[in-house]
Amino acid sequence: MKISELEPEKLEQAANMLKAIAHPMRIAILGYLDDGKKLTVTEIHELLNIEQSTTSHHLGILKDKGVLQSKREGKNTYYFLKHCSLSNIVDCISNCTHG
Amino acid sequence: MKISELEPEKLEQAANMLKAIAHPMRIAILGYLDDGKKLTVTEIHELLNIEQSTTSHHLGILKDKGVLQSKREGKNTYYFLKHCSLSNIVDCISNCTHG
DNA sequence: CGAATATATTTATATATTTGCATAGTTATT
DNA sequence: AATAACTATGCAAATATATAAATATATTCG
Repeated sequence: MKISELEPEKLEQAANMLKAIAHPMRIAILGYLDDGKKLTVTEIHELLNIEQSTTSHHLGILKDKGVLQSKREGKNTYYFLKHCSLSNIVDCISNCTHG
Repeated sequence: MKISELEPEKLEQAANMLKAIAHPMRIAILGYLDDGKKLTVTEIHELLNIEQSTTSHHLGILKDKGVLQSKREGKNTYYFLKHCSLSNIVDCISNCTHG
């Protein structure tokens, strides 16, 4: 019962991170960002076939909630996982999904 | 990149499971239900100090999305994890949380 | 500087979630 | 059958989230 030191702030932050992840497109984004991979906004928007602004929006949410980090290099902004272990969440949920 | 066979249905279901978990009270509930523990609605509503009906709502959401299972025994309904590995998600998110 | 490329923000509308209260359904006991 | 204990459901108001379109900001290069 690790998290259940039940400090409300920690629960709140954990919920916010999970809420950030809990979206089909954002799960797909995390799927592409395993193994320390770094991708640009354009690469992601082309991979997912969604609008650039929508992609940026999703990435912004993931970054804001501490799931992703970004690093600008010239015109591009590369996004990548803040904690590698976050891939486990996608793996785990994927295993628990019967599809 | 396990989940990114990117079948939309699977992404959708994964998102729904995560969305179910992504709430402070529901994370706390999962925190109490590690190690195959089974708790009743009343036990949970007393542990969390929230309304009985609110508790039942949260449990219903978790059950509906495939995170929990329930089993009635007399007057009580016991709730417990459907897949033990789901505790990993709470552990993981808890580790990634600086608090 | 001006044009082109890449990314971010804003805005508005539609949709979904949370919560408590009241109520109703279930089961055990007397 | 009546009561008590436990759980579930329907409703409504407040709040939060999603989506797309338009616009704005940054960076590079000629």
